[in-house]
Amino acid sequence: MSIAKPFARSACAVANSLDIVGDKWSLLVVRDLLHGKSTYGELADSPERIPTNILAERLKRLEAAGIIVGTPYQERPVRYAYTLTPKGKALGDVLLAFVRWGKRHIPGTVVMGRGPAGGGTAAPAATTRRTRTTRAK
Amino acid sequence: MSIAKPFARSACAVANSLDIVGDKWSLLVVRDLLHGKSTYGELADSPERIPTNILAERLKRLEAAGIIVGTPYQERPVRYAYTLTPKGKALGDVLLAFVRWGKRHIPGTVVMGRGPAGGGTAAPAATTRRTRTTRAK
DNA sequence: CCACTTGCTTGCATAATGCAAGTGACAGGC
DNA sequence: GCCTGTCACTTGCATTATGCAAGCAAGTGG
Repeated sequence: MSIAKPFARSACAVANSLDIVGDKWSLLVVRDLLHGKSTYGELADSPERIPTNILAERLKRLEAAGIIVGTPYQERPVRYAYTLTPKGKALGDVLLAFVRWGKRHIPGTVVMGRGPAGGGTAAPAATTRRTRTTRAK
Repeated sequence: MSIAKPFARSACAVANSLDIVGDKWSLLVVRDLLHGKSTYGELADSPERIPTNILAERLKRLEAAGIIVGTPYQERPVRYAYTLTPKGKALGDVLLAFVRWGKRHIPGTVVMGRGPAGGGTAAPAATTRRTRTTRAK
């Protein structure tokens, strides 16, 4: 029973991590989810303006990788609230490392919100969001 | 005093870090340089088998970003030994975060060589220098 | 009913990536 | 000196990913 070769490139933990989140958008989605966002619209409304087709594809990919789960919060037109699994929340440490490196070595960069910036993975909580508030933006 | 330099996407430290090393290969090159590799051939000989054109382009990009420097170690056909700047060495923390996440959440992954200090993960120190006799077809 | 919003899909144009082959400089064999 | 081989890259495309702009279904409010 020779084990198959499930690794695309090598058994290196870094290489396999990069095969999952090694692109320009995935970690930004994780960042936003850590900050308490959950719906497609909230994620699409980030300052980086992720293209909607890429957002949809990344959500599928991240869900297939076990990093997020989509829970329907509404039936008739089925809508999903995306939340991080423990595996996804653990990426907060990677985000934190990027934040520290970026802040130190890329002048002008800041931390958006106060998610993984404090020195530990802050729990977003605050699920008080309603489906769609009538309040304008 | 005018517009210094607008960020590609936002001022977020994570987004700007990803604009520099947010691909599948850059951090693997940094990993290998941290492990003591320095020449083009050593970097190309990694188990992930980075395509040579991508390696050449990443080296240029990383040098332009101030993450590595190429020092000529030979004149006649000028050859460069690539080493990490402090900015590049600081990416070791990001690598370490990826290693910890990958080892915990991607079954079967291991640490290649003695990774960025701090993990305390002993590993097969297979310092394979001169593996060019590899008759891998 | 109609305008408008949300949450995605679809169509292409434009990069980025990956494989293979090619190039220049040198080293060694004959 | 010529041929072969190696190292360090380049160059040519084929494949894939990314990005912009629409489009489209379901639902809400007027």
